[in-house]
Amino acid sequence: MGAPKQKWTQEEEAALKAGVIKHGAGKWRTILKDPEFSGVLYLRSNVDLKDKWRNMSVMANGWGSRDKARLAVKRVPQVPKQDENSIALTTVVHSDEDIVDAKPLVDSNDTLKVPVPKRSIVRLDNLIFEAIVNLKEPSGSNKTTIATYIEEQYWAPTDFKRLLSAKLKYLTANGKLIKVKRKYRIAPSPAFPDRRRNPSMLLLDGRQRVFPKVEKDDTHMLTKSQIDLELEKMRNMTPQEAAAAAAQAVAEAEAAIAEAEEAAREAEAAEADAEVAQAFAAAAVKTLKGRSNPKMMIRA
DNA sequence: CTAGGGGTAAAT
DNA sequence: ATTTACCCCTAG
Repeated sequence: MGAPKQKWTQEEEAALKAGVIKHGAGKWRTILKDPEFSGVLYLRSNVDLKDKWRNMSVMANGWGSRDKARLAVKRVPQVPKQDENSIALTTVVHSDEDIVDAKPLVDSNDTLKVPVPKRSIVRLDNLIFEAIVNLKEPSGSNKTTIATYIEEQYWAPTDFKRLLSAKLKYLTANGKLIKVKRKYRIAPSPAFPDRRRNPSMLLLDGRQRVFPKVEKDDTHMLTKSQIDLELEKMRNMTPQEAAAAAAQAVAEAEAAIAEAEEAAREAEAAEADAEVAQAFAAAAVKTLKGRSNPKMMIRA
């Protein structure tokens, strides 16, 4: 009757995931209040978040529509509650029939030892937006500034700038960013015009999202959720295991990036893959740093 | 408030 | 038919 149905946008999903990584699953209200995400999730309620997370989890896990097919085999045998969950995760990006209970679980994490990354983020897109937002430059920020910001806040691969350039170009072409004389600024709200309960906000623009071709992400979505799963696994790994996984991720990211470079001209698919891999690697490294920062053995 | 079990109905 | 955004209700 009243609510037509508001599909979750990528931004919202990203914010939710980031929120879960930052505050933990279950802290819906906290995530909602976090200024970091409130901007994107202000139309959602804590219950919405919970339900959405449930849907996402169910999907990510397996394919049993939505049964209770979740208590399946959570194989992470031996060693009950010791720190050593020897998950045999050797390769990072692939694996289909995967374990990992869908429920991202309540991280029995940090709390005591390490504060843990205060914000490991996931996607270059988000990093870019975050940089622009936090830099708060009235007329936008230029590539160098953005790059510097990201490099300071996170870890960046050697060819980061190249990727960044491609990404900026791509986002600009898609109307997500507006470029004005070498400076980039975030395009006017890519979504949400009005909805049922709209707090105090003047509606100054509808969703003028009129890109010719919307998202090209189809195949990459899968990879994307895999990142989340892997990330969740990593949270429960020992520093050694995580380090190995992270190194692996870094290596893969570099490989993917190299590919992207080759086809850099108009690469789209390769670039996307590189982005995904890079994103995971970045998050991985971030996670590690939050821990005890064992010396990484990243091969240059 | 959160976890979950259920359910409805709109999109696809 | 499935998916999936939302709702409702109950027990902690």
